[in-house]
Amino acid sequence: MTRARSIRNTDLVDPQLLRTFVTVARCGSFSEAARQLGYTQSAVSQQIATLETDIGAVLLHRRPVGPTTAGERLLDHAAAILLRLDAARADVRLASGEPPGVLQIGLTPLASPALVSTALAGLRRDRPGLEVVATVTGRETVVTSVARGDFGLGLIDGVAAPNDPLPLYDAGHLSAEVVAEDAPAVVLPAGHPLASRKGLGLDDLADARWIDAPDVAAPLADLRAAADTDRLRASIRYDGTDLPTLLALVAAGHGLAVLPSTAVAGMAGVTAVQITTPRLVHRTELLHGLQAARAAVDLGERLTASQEGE
Amino acid sequence: MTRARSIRNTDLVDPQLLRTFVTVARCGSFSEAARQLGYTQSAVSQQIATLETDIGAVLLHRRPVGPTTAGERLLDHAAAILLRLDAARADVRLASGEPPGVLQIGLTPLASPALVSTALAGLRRDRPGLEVVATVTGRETVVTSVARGDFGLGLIDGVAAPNDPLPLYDAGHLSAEVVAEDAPAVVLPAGHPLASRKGLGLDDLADARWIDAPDVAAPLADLRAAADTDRLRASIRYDGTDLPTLLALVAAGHGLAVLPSTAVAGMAGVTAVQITTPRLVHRTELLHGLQAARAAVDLGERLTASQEGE
DNA sequence: TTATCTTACGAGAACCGTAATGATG
DNA sequence: CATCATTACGGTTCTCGTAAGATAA
Repeated sequence: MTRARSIRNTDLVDPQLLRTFVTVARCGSFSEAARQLGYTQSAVSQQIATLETDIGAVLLHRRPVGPTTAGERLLDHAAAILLRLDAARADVRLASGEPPGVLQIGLTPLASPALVSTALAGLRRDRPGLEVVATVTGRETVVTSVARGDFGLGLIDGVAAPNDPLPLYDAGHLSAEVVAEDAPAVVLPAGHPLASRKGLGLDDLADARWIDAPDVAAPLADLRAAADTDRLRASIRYDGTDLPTLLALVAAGHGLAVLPSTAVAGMAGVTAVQITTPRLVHRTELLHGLQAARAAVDLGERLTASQEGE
Repeated sequence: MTRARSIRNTDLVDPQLLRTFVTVARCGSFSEAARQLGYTQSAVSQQIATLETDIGAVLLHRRPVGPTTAGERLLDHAAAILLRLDAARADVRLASGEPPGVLQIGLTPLASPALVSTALAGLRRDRPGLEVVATVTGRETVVTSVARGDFGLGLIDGVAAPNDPLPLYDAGHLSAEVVAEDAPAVVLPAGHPLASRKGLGLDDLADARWIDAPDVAAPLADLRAAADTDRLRASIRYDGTDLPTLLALVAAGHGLAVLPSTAVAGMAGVTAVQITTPRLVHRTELLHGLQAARAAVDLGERLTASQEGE
């Protein structure tokens, strides 16, 4: 006799299968997923079959390949689980080995640059041995990378109602801390009829054309959530992280964007008008994963301290 | 050739191993864990060894058996991962099959009983087919069970600062909604010197003897967190969920407890005095796991509606 | 010595690749 | 008929149980 119990494999879902499931769903194709994962089409097919019988539901409809309702549900969980599986490994390595000589920081483009550079300079002076590498990307990338442990620290910015936190794409297990807040403003082309106003309500602009630039400006999704409306429609989308490019697009009349007012001061071709209703704030938050706190809290204190000094 | 890549097993941690790791850490013994899991001691030993080499760190020190620093870190993640793995399965089943004929609700003993029973009665009338099973337990059990999908809905209560949420033992992925708030009060024996006061500050009571009854009254840990102090020491601990028993303990002079003032009104042998500083609220929150929302939102709306009608 | 963890080894199951089969547009 | 998913089959690898060995109380 080799097995004491009947079946034991039927109670814990295999993350390997979860990963190929996620990949297939993302690709919309078994063959493509196989290519990306280094498997055979056959292997992927078998894995999905195994997963479906294990869970007891059809997760993908084939031809075209896409998640079923049940599959959609699983995708949410699967992404979080895979993320945390990575986080666990990273966290243990950090707790186990010696503290790393390099601190990776992920930043969104508008995460209070002055504040950050001040804090970094201070950190550099106090701990010359520590190499600090800062990388600028989109918010989602920063969040998941911090959650996964690829970045020891993250600084993200966004627009929200005064007491609401920034949405974190529910990566779980990471804590956020407010380091700076300022007023968000609508950026208009210099000659725009509303450019002379002192303040604007989002309602005034519901029918305007917007540029959705989630990686540089306030994502429209944030605005919709904060303003509790769904009227704001994007005319074009800009996926880069370059502020001058975005401002050029606004100046050229392709649409409006929301940015922290401090970031637009003195830029040519555009005018920033503060948003009066609804009451919103542009906020910069410091993110840390768990054990990273050891090196991180250090910078966290520095940031909040320097903020008070401003 | 059978394998396309060198090694592939080295990047995703096996949850099976995680579970035995958690069990061993909890038991403090390989043999006991083996018994609980239905394995051999040998198998457990091999699994831990595999996990340790996979992650690349010693997770347990032996004789006596206990988690190392790295192991402590892993335990946090492992618990959350295992929970969510269960949640994923439950959520998919729910989304896949027909809506269940029975709604399991988990309650903490002081979760606004009147409110709940009103809402339940309404639910019962409108959907006679739905069987509602309510179970009273401690807060942690409710939270994890809702997270795991064992309960479709949870109602927990606790004490916190007015704008802080109740601590959720970070189970992740579950959303909370405030359904009721009232003022917390200190419960004193009827003849107590302070029983005639109109209001009390927690500072006045720092040196008093407290009963820590986390499953019936406000857990002392909540109070310490909310009051930002660490002076409140427990003289005895009561792990039951029975309110009369707790009140009897208070009446007998074994210590004080904090309860919502409404719950103590008219009870013999004890007096409740409202807490004036720091400003605290006793709050009841409705928890739901993800897809459970389908049946749950229903009750959620009903609860908030009936609250406004009160 | 005794309770407990570790190592050695072998049987059975699991997994993936090759290849053939089936379905769909 | 071409593309893509499924099924069949076989070899390698993995996993766990039995049993013997090591180690601390």
